[in-house]
Amino acid sequence: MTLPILRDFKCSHCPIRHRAVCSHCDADELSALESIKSYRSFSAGETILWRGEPLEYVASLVTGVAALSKTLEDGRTQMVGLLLPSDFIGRPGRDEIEFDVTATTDVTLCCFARSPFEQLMQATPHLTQRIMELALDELDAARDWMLLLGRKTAREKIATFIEMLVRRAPSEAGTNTSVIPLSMTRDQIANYLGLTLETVSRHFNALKKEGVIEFTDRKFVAVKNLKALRIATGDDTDIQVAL
Amino acid sequence: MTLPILRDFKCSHCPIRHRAVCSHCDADELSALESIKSYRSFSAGETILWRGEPLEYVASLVTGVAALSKTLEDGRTQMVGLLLPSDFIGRPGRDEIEFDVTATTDVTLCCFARSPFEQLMQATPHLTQRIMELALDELDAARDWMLLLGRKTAREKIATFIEMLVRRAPSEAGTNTSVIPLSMTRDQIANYLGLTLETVSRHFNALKKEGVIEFTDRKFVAVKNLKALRIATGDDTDIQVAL
DNA sequence: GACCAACATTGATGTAGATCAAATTATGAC
DNA sequence: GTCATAATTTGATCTACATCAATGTTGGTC
Repeated sequence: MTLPILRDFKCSHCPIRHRAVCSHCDADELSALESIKSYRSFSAGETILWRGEPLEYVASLVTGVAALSKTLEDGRTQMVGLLLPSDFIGRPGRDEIEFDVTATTDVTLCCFARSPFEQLMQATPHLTQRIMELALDELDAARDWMLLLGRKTAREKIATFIEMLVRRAPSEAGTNTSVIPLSMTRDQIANYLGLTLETVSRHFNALKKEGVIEFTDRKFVAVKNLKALRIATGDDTDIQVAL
Repeated sequence: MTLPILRDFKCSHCPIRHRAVCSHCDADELSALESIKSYRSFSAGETILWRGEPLEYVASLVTGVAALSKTLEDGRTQMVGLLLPSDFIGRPGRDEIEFDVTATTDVTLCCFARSPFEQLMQATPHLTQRIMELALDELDAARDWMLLLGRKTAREKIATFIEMLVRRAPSEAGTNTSVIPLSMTRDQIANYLGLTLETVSRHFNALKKEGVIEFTDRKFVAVKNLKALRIATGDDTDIQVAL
């Protein structure tokens, strides 16, 4: 009954395995996807989708980083999601989305036209189930972030952010020290964490002074002490292990 | 392709229509649900599900209010969801959940044993699609709440909370003034909004002084000026109308 | 209706992080 | 390389909300 979390559809030309696709689907079903796909590129800063805009595609992020964000009347904004390679964009069955999607770095998408994709979903229930699983994953992530936004201190937010990058970044297992691209400005990080860019800068440097992290460039963090970083997140240790 | 948001499965004995159920399913499929259901009751304050506990049921909330919440190592907690009648509890395809579910008031659940429910999902793709839609709805709600937690002032949080109650409470349409049960203590509201109970109390009374709301009892709000309340939420007016 | 235990209000004070304001350091175009 | 612009750091100050501390209210029980 329980589908494992799979990343095992490797379509031709894409260097990633699309998370949306179900391993239970047979070859014919998967090749149906090949025939409806196309690629689109966006450069850093470009808006991929505006809130309320009609959705013509669902897509998989192939390279780069993109952000989902929401804005208040007076311009305050909050990032509500971060898309890394293999993440799925789009809402089958919805005509529009409730947030903006922006390219944080240069981005390539592998797009599937919505209506054939939805027809394929009708025909292959496993695919629908897979998308449901992805939505539930995202929901769990969103709820973790609600805890962060509502209750964590600035220091805990920063530590959690870096710990998340370590966890999600494609990296060689076993290494205690990892160098990770931030791919975001201090301002964008602040938007993600519900802080200001000054506070982000101050706490980055505090963690650096303590020897927990190090900056090679301003764009890359090296985690020197993963255990200290995890303690600084404020999360239950059990969760840390589980993740 | 797009299924409308439906609330139209009325199973016998339940005074609500279960949101999980799809209107495209035929009578046989729906009666299969009848045969696997059972009822469970919880009194206010009881924990319905602990984080990490194995999930034996999926359920629909029939009466009362329940809360989803997450806790940090040192005890700080954040509510990450509020369940009102007709809301769905459970994660088909998951063995456990990442948060606690607690009865805020006395609660009745209509439970469906997980494994037959999941078998039914396999057999009736529409049901899977419906659950996916619910997950996407919850995801949208979670993201709205992320904006609230990350960027709104205490006043805006309180106004948004009351506005949400107005929107979600079953009420006669057209009335400009509505009396709504809070069903939560100041402390629980504070947990939902990422505030302290004192701040909740102060801003409730500020809005009261301004004539925007009124308290009959401490447990019921009457909205006297819905327009002023909506302005106080800080949201884009477009969204307000759309909701 | 008197008592008790939750719950809520109100006030005084403290503080984390926002805001304002330079100074410093990258980055990229020519 | 040099300049211009954007991003970042650092410092000084301010403020919304938290925290601490009473006091007041409500509702249930006997």
